Amino acid sequence: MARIKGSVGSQTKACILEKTLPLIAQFGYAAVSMRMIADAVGVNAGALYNHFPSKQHILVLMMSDHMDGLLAAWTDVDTKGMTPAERLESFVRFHISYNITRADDVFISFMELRSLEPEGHKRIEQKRSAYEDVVRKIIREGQETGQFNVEDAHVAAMSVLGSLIGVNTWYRAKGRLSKEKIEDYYVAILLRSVGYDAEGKTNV
Amino acid sequence: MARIKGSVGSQTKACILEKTLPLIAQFGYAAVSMRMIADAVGVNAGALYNHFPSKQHILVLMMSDHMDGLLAAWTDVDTKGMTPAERLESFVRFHISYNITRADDVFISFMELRSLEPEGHKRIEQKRSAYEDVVRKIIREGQETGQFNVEDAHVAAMSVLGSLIGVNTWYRAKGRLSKEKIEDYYVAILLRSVGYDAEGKTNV
DNA sequence: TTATTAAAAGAACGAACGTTCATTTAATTG
DNA sequence: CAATTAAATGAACGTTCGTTCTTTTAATAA
Repeated sequence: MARIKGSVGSQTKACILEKTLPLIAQFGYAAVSMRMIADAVGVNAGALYNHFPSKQHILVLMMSDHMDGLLAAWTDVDTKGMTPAERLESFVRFHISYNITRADDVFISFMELRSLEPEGHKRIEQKRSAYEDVVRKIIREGQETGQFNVEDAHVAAMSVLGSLIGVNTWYRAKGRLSKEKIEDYYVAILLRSVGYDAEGKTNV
Repeated sequence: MARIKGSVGSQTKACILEKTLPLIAQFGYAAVSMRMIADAVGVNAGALYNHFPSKQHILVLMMSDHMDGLLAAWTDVDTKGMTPAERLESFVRFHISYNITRADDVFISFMELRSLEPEGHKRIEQKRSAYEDVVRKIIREGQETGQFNVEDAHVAAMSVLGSLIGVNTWYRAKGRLSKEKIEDYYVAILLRSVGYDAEGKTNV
């Protein structure tokens, strides 16, 4: 056979990314073959090369799209005029909300860095670092205003991020806790962790 | 050729585990071939099967050994008579100390769960869960004695563990911070995160 | 309406995969 | 010291890998 009726290139390309995502999340990049991807898309393996020059390009675009989406979504959150504590609360809620519905993307962006060839790795690492900067900056602000009481802003930021990233490893949509409760708990835990006193006893 | 002079089975088996560890940590289980392992050991690929019935068995034993070592090492830490806060501090220092020198094991135990076939997966998952229990129990104790002030012990435990596991992703032996400083900072951050008041203003 | 381009199929490429096997030799046992 | 076992080699097994190529057909442009 040949080109099937109704097929549109841009749609197939999007479909490849969409179907590849859960496969790599489950089995890992190296363990997912182009034939597995092709089967999931409903296409022959060779046809994938009409849309991507290589398997590696699929991974890079997938991870790049995710990080771009993540950063753009955070940029859309309006935190103007907020105190560092309010801003950190916004960030915690944002991160959990955004990532909890994109477990596969998050997992891959974390796990498959090592599967990236040098140029792709550099590109993704920059975006990742930009995201870490968000938290570092919030904590530094809190340090400067005295609202937070923290030994080291970098360590505190990595602790906050580690804690948040971990949510995806145990969250289940039908679990004991709703997304809202989890957000509330993490806001409380992480604000405490940076030495913010919610009752305003010691800090303004 | 054939058996080389001086070769001892148990030594080769240990060597296989040792050399495979960094390979899987770097490239992932699926991306590491038996020939790569054999090369690292300095042996022919076929010879690996004198010591392991399959590639999968190498992974399972590696992860199993690591988790057993981790649990046994924690068991050796004496926390008798400690308050929950002291016990959590012990745990934080233990976890960082133990894992920071075993970055590859930790990474693999976290990342390659998905590469395990069902029976192996179950075995490792149990050990992993036992480790999580350690933190949950400490936090529950702190809740009961009132030394900690936490909304949900399970969420708090996962937050603590996520935060700690993250250390391995950014710690560098020659980095800005010594292991001791990092331990100190994490103790402070994580005790605060569970609502422990170090100055004893509100809690005993 | 014809020519061109885009998107698919499906066969084929050499390379690499996990594993098996016959064989050889060192170490161990009786 | 002879027999057995353990530990290695290196070739080979059938599969599957990422990728390429030719061919076919649908969509689009001239």
